[in-house]
Amino acid sequence: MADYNPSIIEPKWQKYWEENNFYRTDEKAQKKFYVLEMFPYPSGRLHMGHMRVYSIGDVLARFLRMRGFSVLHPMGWDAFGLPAENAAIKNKVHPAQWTYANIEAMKKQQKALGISYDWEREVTTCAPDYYKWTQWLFLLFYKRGLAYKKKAAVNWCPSCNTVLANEQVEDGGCWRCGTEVTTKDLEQWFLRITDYAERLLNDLKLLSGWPERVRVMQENWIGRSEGAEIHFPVKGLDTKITVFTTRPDTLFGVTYLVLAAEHPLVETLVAGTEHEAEVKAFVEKTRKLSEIVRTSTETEKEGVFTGAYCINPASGEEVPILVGNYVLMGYGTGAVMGVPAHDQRDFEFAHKYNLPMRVVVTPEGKELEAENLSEAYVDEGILINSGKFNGYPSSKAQKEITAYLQKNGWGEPKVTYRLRDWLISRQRYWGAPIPIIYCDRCGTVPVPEEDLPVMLPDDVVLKEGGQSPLKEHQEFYLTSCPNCGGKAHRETDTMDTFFCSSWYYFRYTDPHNDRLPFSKEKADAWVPVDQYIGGIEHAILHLLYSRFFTKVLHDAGYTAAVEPFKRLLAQGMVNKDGAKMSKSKGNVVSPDEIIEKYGADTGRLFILFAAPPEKDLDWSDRGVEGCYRFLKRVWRLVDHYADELAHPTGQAADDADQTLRHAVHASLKKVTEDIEERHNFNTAISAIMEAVNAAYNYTNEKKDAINKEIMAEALETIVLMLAPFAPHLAEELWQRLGHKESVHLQSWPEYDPTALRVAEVEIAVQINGKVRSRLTIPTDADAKTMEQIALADKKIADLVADKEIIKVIAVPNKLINIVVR
RNA sequence: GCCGAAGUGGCGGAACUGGCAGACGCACUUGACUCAAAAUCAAGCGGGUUUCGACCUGUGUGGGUUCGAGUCCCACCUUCGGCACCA
Repeated sequence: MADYNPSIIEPKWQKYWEENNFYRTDEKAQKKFYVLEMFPYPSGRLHMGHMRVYSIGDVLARFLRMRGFSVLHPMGWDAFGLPAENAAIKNKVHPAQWTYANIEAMKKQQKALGISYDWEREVTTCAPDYYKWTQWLFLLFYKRGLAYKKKAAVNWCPSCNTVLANEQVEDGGCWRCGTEVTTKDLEQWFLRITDYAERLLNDLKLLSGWPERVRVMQENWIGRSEGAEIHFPVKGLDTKITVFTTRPDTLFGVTYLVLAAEHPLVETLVAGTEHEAEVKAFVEKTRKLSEIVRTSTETEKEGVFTGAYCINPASGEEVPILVGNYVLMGYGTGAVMGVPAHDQRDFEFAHKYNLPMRVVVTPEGKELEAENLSEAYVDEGILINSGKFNGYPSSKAQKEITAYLQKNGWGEPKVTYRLRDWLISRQRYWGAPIPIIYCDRCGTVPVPEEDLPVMLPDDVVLKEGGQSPLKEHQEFYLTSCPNCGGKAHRETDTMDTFFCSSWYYFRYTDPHNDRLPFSKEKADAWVPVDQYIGGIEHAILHLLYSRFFTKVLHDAGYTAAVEPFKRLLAQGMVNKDGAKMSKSKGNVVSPDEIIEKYGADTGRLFILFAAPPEKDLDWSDRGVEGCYRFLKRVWRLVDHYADELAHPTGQAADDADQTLRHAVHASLKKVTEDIEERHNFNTAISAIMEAVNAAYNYTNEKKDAINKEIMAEALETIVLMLAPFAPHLAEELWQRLGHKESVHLQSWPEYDPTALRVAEVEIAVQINGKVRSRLTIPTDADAKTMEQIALADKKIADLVADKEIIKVIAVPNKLINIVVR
């Protein structure tokens, strides 16, 4: 046969698999497994990160099929989004055209990689038959009171010309373009994800198949705090200020209150007073600060007195009310109680403005003087100066004070979250239109289900700067009210693309359903996804949103699942020369050039061999060469012996034969476990390499006198083990070994435990924990025997001759340690 | 500051439950084949000492537990990631 030439065999088998519908999902099977890689944004070309995630998913999918599972392994496109719109403006093509051309190009690349997708289930989020259901889901949220419109200070990216959700702001910049985010007051659509905060937090416990770091990140993001809300009546006004605190035990130490600049009461408090001008100026100044400056610990705490006082409900004391730049309207109640002795921020603030300080918690057995404190005492302790609560430890005081407040109507226990509601409106064109109509008479009216989809009009002119053309598209904008038939107009904002991608894994289970987004029966057969694979950058964003969607769909009775992804593999990045691949650094390697030069099988093998999947991987051209060499080595071996093996002779196995069988079955055991249990593909591949090395050693030893049965078994096992990793090469070699049926329709081989049994093992002999000798002894020798053999060894005998043996530890088949004095 | 992960040869990485550190691959060195090179095959390859039999040393640092520690415990250093004026 000819030399290994991937450019011929790879397209050949890809065509064969496609024509014979190899990877169509079998819905009737009993054993089901859903393998899913995060679907890509159709940016134009695949990069190495894509190649990595698809390679991981494909190994699992192919392996599990061989293990007898019916595997759902679909692919689709996260196809709405800003880059299409920007590219369209730049190149004067329609976003749809740009997007669909990219999808075609990337699909071609995925096929060239030999990934085993069921293409009949492909979904594209920008297609009307998909976004119809995205809109339907919005209406479901709306009906359940989970979608609402409100005016709020929101994150605005001046470069993308649109608002962003909190999750989409990284280090004060836009997650997409990095531009510094500013604040705008806008009326926007939100999803009430905060209603699900507690469940999103608690159910992380169910996700034992997720990496801990992702769970911890979500936990931090949700940011649960337990404490109390306390109401402070305002002196001279019939109103009160509510604060949130996690330390109700420090209530008697409150010497002032601080309001956020945006707090609705600020204006009322200062109206018509001598403080009005100063406070208003301060509020103006504070609101102008960017979010980054405002929330930075570096920014100096500033405040201004409002002239108003309120009453500490516990002590009856009057305390001044200030406005401060470090209090955030978006967290808690937008007002905090100032306890300078026990909170570091309050401590600094009180020092700056000469506010009084009172110690109310002391460390056990110690006294604290307010005047002598160099920093706040923030730990828990024993209460003093706290009326009837004196002598209580903090934890007890927290409960008792809260109960006391509650009894008197002055406060109540409260749990607060850092998580904010999800802002889903986007002021751009290339997204799913929000299915809402505004009627002059009826107000906000949801589009009736039968009118879906609200089609995104094609005939638009996109403008430089990115303002949405929908407002000016009369045919789209002007409509009639579904209620009263009167004059009305459509919502012109589109949905955050994360909305579209929060439910796509359900659609794959029933992609052509035209009555519902998916049927419960089909979804329940597959969801939760058994193995989800994707980048860590979605640790919060996509993964949190999808969890939220699944819970809402569950509550509405559309799915039995409470969590969307049972197991999650967060794959590492692909770097080169220690840095992220980027055009500016000139260190980009594309999947195309690898396929062209070495073939897809080599590329897949390298990317799985170079590092465990969850770790970052450094691309190495030399390493790729090594994998290519290995595949050629396998090719030559099979090619050389294939014909000969056709006529077995039935000869008895000798020692060398046994050694080869042992190596092959040991390899098979390890490969099976590494793929199945640990997802350590790098060590699985190294185990296959060991089997190949053993086969070469065998042929060197036996020359032409090989045992044909043993060799045939070895080569077939090697080819079967390679099938998930290098599917084209394995297919070709499988045929070469005389098989008619595809290697990908074979069962995964079972290792033979008897082949792993050997008569003798080498053990280490230690004296006081140091290896002094290695001995070959019968397998499974008991401790007594091991000791006898070890002591009979001349070297060991000499070393222990004049010593006293205190103890002997024998680990069967491993080592023996003789402790001497 | 808080939370989390990780530090092993020249490099990527193995060592799964405490049991022979460095599997497998890359790079390098040597030998075979060749007129020669490449390819291929074979062998060597942590550091140090060596009378060539072996000995000492070694998994970020310092302690500890244990017959035995890369693995467990304590303290620290470094790197990376997340959160951070969140009351």
